[in-house]
Amino acid sequence: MNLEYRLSDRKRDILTAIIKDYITHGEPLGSKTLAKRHGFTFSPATIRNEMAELEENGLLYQPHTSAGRVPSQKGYRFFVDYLMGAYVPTREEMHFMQRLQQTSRAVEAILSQATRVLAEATQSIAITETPYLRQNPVKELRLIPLSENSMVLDIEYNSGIRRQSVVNFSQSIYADVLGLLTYYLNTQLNQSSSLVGLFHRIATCSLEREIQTYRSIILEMVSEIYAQSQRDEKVYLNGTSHLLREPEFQSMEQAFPIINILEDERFVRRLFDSCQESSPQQSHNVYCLIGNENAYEELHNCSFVATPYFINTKATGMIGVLGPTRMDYSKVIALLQNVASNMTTTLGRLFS
Amino acid sequence: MNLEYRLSDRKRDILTAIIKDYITHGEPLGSKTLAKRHGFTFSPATIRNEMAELEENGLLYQPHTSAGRVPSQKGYRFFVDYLMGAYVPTREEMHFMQRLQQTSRAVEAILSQATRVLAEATQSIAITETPYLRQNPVKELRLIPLSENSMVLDIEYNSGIRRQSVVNFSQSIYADVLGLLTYYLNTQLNQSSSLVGLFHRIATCSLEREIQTYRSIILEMVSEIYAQSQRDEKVYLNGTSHLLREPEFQSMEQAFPIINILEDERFVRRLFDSCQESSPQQSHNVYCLIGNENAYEELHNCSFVATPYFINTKATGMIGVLGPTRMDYSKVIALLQNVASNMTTTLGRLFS
DNA sequence: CACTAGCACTTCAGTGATTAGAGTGCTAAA
DNA sequence: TTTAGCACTCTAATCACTGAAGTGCTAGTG
Repeated sequence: MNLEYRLSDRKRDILTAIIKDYITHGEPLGSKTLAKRHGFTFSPATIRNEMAELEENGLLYQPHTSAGRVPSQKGYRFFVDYLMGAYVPTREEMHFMQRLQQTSRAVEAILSQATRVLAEATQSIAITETPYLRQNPVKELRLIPLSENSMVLDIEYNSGIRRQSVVNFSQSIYADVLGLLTYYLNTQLNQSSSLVGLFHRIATCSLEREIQTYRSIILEMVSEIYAQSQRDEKVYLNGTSHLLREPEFQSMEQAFPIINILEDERFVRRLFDSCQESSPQQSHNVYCLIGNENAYEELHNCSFVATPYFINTKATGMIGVLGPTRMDYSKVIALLQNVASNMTTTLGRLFS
Repeated sequence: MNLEYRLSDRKRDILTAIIKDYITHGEPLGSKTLAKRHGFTFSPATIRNEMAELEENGLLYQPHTSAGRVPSQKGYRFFVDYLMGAYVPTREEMHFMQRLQQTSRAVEAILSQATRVLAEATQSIAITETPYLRQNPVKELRLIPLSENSMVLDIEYNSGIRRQSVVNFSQSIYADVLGLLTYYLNTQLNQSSSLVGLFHRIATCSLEREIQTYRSIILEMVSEIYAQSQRDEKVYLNGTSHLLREPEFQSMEQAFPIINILEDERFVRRLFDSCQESSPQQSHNVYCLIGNENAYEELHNCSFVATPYFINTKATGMIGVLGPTRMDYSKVIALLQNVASNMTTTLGRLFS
């Protein structure tokens, strides 16, 4: 039987009060304080009894006898799933987040700005990953001759993103051959849809007769395409200092592992990946890893909330917030969604 | 009269001993400890007298009466200028730093890898700035038609770096007009040498008659070039966690301002700028800001050592190390120079 | 029967007081 | 000029003590 139905209204009120107070004050809550602060119709003694039962259910715990109660990880999860209400951003917050729409026309600038805005608004760490280009479906690929042994490679993704790079060949090549290759690569792309797919296809399948002569050039080209898209994969991170202001990270022992692990970009990417493996929050596509629901020991008292952003209705990357487990979930989720949808709008306008 | 000539050999020995010991142990040095550790031919009492005089000269100070001596900022400066010897990297360090040469063919990858290697080798924060493209002299600019209202813009810098981007026009344009514009822009570039110069020229000077019709297109193009090069300006930073391991940054009060300020990329760029305003160390082009010689209150107990790296003998950007004032200067400088020269080699090979 | 007032008990965080250790400056002697 | 000796200083660590906040349990009340 689900806990949701087993808890009396009073228990839910008390649990909600404890979690909300703990989120804002960061200190264990005692029965007396709670009673005074919320003007409950029942006495501290009653609260004590209820709290004892909530603790039996695993929703609260005491750091030590004679301390107040603190929400457990399960408590936060219950709160996020059933108790917390929707947060409505204030006028100032809305206004602040609008800034995003005024930025320049470059994808990089938009992602970086979104990350900064989100970090500032939530007073936590914000992280954005660039579109995962290698798996993005490609719309068209163009090879434009530049000199006799170099060309411009122009890739246009379905999402509208477009990247160019110059490829140099070890041998000279005629324009009509480039035309042939362009046609060939585009048909191959249609069947493999993404660069990862194309890469595998070319590397494993045997080439058709008319193309075989150009095998080495094709390989050169494809590996250049692949390298190029890999080079563009990046992660924007902002707001580390906000996390360090929280009382739970005042000691280096707590703060160090986090700063340490966040220095590794590959790790951050994996955080997004692991996030997608969990099931998203019912509330609109938001993934929420509470405490050690994420796989990393170093982040066991952090939570990570993330959501995808889109370019022309195609999911391309994710943006998220990393904060203490004791974060204001409803607020963070609301602001995150707002920034993500702002991004989607701004990016969409860019590629329309 | 310069201090260098006023100090007796014995004083120099004692000062050197104190600074070296302090660098490795991080604790104030007393006369007795010093005598025991270095087997001096004179007694602790003599050391005490000498230390008192060194303190009068402002080279040492006591955190409090009854504590040992600690090098002052002036002390470090004297040490770096006159006392420290050259450091010879160990075989392991050399080997470790060789890794750099095995990286991929992308500038980004090389800079990022160099930063990581340097941070690891020095156990401090390493910072690298990308080439300051807007001020880099341009060798040639090519406009390659793509469709009737878009083109590929290909910029080749003197250093060998080359960047492409697609520019869309609001109106359609003929291939022969592009040819004319290519010619025009390249002659303008010859006279202004860098993109910053070109940008100013175009914006302020009146255009020649034959070109005037295309004024709006030229402006569009130039601002796109400018935006593109600005977009590529970046800073790589690695090794924050190393700094946090040092005893002087164990408390959040010390660590916070540093982490906070390093989050701002513009600040880091300015650090490189301010560094170049100081005069370089006699020893091969290394700039060294000790303690609050840098302009930032937040870094008053850090030092910053930096050196330029080159592509084909042209200075393009800088790489540096940020560590506690109590850093092993000779070692850091040696490793920094080594990594920088490795970069120069690797980058040179890339653009030969 | 559910609730609450009262009380004994627990734990932590902060406050002095005390002490050991490391270092200094000064003086007098070698 | 150098050094041994000594009185003095300051810090950091330890310990005992106290007050605040909180709990669980019991007995009484509507």
